[in-house]
Amino acid sequence: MYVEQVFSRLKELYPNGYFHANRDPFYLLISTVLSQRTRDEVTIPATQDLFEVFGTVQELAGADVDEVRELIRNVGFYRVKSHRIIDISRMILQDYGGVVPNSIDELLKLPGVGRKTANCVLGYGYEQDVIAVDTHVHRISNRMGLVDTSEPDETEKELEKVVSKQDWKDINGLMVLFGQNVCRPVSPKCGGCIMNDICPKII
DNA sequence: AAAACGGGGGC
DNA sequence: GCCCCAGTTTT
Repeated sequence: MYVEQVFSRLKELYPNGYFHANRDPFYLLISTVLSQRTRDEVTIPATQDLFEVFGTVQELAGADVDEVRELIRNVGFYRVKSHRIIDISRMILQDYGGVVPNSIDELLKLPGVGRKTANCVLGYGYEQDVIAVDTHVHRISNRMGLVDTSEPDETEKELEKVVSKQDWKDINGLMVLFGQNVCRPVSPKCGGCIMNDICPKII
């Protein structure tokens, strides 16, 4: 009951969920890698700039590292990421016929791709029932008492037990928005929060 | 289990 | 100037 209320209210608060303009698996994969440990105000324009120059697997696979590095210069960890997204593109081109793989095991073989990034691609790009756990999902799930875990991987498994499957792929987008705007890491805006009457308010 | 990677934005 | 951020890899 509690969990149903939480997601009912999140969906009411963010009826469009997280807005992904482009759900192409390759675009999602690269943009999600770029977004790691980087705010979206920085990531979104950088991703747009990148794809205006190198918009396909083939083009990014053959791209010059220095040119890619310049295009994503504002993104956190841009030096290592510029190499990784080119290597990812080359692997997809050579090992997967230019098509982003649609299984967790294959995605995890790509450099710079962990469970969070892989599950974002599988959920948003391939419509699979998976839960992408980032710092927002991990923090909010524990703060609100949906789970009691110390590691993101545990959170993923525990959420699978508690949340109805149809909501799995939307958990990340909803909690990211909620985590950025209300249930922030530090000084959450509990006053006026729509969860006020049901949240254990551990903070 | 902890360190390292890292520039940008908020305060 | 200090702290934090849509994680993953390496030690």
